[in-house]
Amino acid sequence: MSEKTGGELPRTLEVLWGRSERRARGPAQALSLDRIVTTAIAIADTEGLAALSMARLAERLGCATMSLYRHVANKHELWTFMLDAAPGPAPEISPTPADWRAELRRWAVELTGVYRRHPWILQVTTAGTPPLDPGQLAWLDAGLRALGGTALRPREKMSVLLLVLHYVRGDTQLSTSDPGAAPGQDDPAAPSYGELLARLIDERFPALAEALNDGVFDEYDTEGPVEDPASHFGFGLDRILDGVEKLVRERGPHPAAS
Amino acid sequence: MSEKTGGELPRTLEVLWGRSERRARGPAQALSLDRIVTTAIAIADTEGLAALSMARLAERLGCATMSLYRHVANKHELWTFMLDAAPGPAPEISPTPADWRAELRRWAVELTGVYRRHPWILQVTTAGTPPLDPGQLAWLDAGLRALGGTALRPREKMSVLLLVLHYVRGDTQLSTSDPGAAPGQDDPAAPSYGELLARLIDERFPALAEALNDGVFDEYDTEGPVEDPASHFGFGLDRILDGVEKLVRERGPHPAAS
DNA sequence: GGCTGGCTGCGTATGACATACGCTGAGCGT
DNA sequence: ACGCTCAGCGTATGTCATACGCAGCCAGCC
Repeated sequence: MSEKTGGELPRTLEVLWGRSERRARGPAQALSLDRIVTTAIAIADTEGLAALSMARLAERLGCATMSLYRHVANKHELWTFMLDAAPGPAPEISPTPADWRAELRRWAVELTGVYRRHPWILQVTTAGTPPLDPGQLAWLDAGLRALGGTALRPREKMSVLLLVLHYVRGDTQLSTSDPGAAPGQDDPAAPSYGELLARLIDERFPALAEALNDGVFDEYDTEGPVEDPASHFGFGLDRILDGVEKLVRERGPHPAAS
Repeated sequence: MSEKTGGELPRTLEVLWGRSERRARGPAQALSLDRIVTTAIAIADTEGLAALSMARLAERLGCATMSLYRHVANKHELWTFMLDAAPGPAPEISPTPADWRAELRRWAVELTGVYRRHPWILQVTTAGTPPLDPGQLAWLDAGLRALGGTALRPREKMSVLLLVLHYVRGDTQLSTSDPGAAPGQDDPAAPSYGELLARLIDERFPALAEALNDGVFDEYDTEGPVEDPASHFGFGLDRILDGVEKLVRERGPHPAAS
């Protein structure tokens, strides 16, 4: 055994964690994994995940389609590399912050920014697996550190963090989805989601009608700032943090006593 | 104008809301939309969404591929119909329940069942739009009704409901994803997610390591009952409900005074 | 009772896509 | 100078959604 590896580690993970050594035998490579992944992310960001085909990517890179497969085993692996690179560096959070609530909130808001910049992450992750790459794990670790000053059990911290994560993902997914694309039309004069809903709801759905009259979906047309606590996103996040705060208070004040 | 329709309603919605009249001119149809959608759901349930191709669906139905397109405009529309039919009837919730917390919890648990029975819903919805079909809207309405006895504003009720919805979706997605599929191998002896993570995490991610040692991911191997409040799912759900309860209490006791 | 027109089912064709396979030539180590 | 290894790539294959147009059926009407 070489290091701490007990069994055979998949090649994808070897590359992700920087344990792949460069073979110095063949010709210098005109293509690099970095360039491929960066360009793929750029395409997905600007034109959507559906526009990211291997042929399209190769065209952008000025190489032949099959050249990509020297650096990437298949499209799924390309997605894995993209998921590792796209989030960028995780926010810096001290191991035991004084105000866990403010830190966790900041983490959530910054993560929202990641998902807004790269909406395709939500599509790719859905079909996939829990993260095993350093890029995403760094974000998880940062989020856990926000709760470092509390007396929660580690597994409870993780549950709380996943709760926040799911909320951020769900809300971003809803607010970045295209409400008018349902029938498949790209008509700019297409009726908004709220208008369509208002026309369809009848007496069968009284609670929905009430919510609609209160202007629930008006906000999604105007793109308000996420940090605003009065916004839809901020409202839900504060409910979560309230619930967590109750538990943290119950668990006792000082974890530093351990 | 015929009814309450102000503009042109997309054909998909006309069909979904039962406003399409049967043209009685041609031959009797051997295929029906119901049969198509039901079979499509069955394939997606048992073999995954990726296995659901138009050709595969037609084969199951004993018809030619192109025959499907007489009943469904395209695959996206088929997905829309599937999303409408799959959830089934929403739980019955009285308009002003005495115990909103119990009702909302029940709603969440039953919705979890829907997603566990039809995991493909999470993949289909990701790429799509907010729901406009009666099937999904009935569930939303039922969830809103659970909060009918509180003094929250309608838009606040919706925010709370979406918060619960996002949590249910996120948690189900994580627990139904295949942890070992990351490298692309179907090896039954593949290391579990926790094992892989333990081998990869080094001193860079101390908080994650701590959580791992607390056995965070052990539960995902054993498929525990969802209703258990001690489970990961129940824990997060109770945090949410705690936070909502705080707000409900602040808002005053009696909404019936209005 | 025969006609007609719209509608259902379907055969064929097209173009996008991921990717297996094998060739070519470059450069490093010997 | 030689050979091994590896990067780039041309071609081929199989899958997929779906456009297009034909053929038969059947309700309504003359």
